[in-house]
Amino acid sequence: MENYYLRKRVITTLVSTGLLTKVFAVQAFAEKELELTTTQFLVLGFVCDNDGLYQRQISAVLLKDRPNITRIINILEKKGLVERIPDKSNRKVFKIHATEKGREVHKYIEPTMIAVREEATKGISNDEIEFCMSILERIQDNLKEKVKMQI
Amino acid sequence: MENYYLRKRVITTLVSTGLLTKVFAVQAFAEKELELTTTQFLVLGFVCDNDGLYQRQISAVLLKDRPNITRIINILEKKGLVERIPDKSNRKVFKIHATEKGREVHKYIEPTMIAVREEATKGISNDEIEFCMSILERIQDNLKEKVKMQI
DNA sequence: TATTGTTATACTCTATAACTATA
DNA sequence: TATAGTTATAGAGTATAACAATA
Repeated sequence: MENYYLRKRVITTLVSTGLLTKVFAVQAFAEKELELTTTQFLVLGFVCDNDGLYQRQISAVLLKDRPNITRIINILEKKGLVERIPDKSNRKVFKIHATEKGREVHKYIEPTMIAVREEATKGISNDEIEFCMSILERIQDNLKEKVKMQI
Repeated sequence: MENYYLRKRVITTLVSTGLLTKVFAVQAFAEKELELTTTQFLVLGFVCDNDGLYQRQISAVLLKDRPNITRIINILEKKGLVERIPDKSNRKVFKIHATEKGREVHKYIEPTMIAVREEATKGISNDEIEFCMSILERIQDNLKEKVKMQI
């Protein structure tokens, strides 16, 4: 049977823990004087791991709408971290490509993010993490199809 | 032994699930033409549940810094949903109080939030929810002391 | 006509510093 | 001097609508 208060608490806890983790990362970034916001780092990291994606794909996975992705890619491009490569087979779209500098900056920042993650999950076993993640993924599955944005 | 990739994935999943849940709530609010942002609703809800708190206390729990809480309370006050009550024993501070209208608006919006939470946790048992929440709380405990803001 | 990306606009949120008033 | 709250400012993110170009 469903438990109203439990579900209220878990969603509240989920949102606040996500926020807390983000704030903690922002402050770790500030301490190290890293020149990217966490959002920009998120996009850069995703592009580094998945070279040549269309903006639309980045948009869908990272849950930023099209104008937002345009803006963030502009910032990263201005900083010389990514490039828009025209797609030969479809002149309407671009493939987003991490530059050498982009990969270096990402590599330079990564240890800070690793420290953030280790701090956040300190004292929690792999099994516990894995179980928690599986529940979070089910929550994502429940919502993913239902969220509409300008993608 | 720690697993680097697992910890990367769980933090990514945590932040993105929190974001997704928030976006879903925002859209549910928009559909119903509710006149509050989710952040404003969060603050209003917290004030309704905990009448007479100082701004500083709201600030600490909701992880918004002082200027931010000032701004949000201003918005809620302008909408007639909360009041600043001067504290008799300390003329420097205010107790934040939900007005009758504030409680009504909160009550009116609550079913939408309940639907959001039910949708998000559909098909997940109470035990699973509880376990997941306990892990999230441990992550919070790991980070809470380390986050500094203008509070 | 539908899709991808851009532009414009307006608002909310965030972060920091500096200020006021009180303790 | 420290604390609670406010003000000012700048920038980042979000949401929507409308537009251009291409498929």
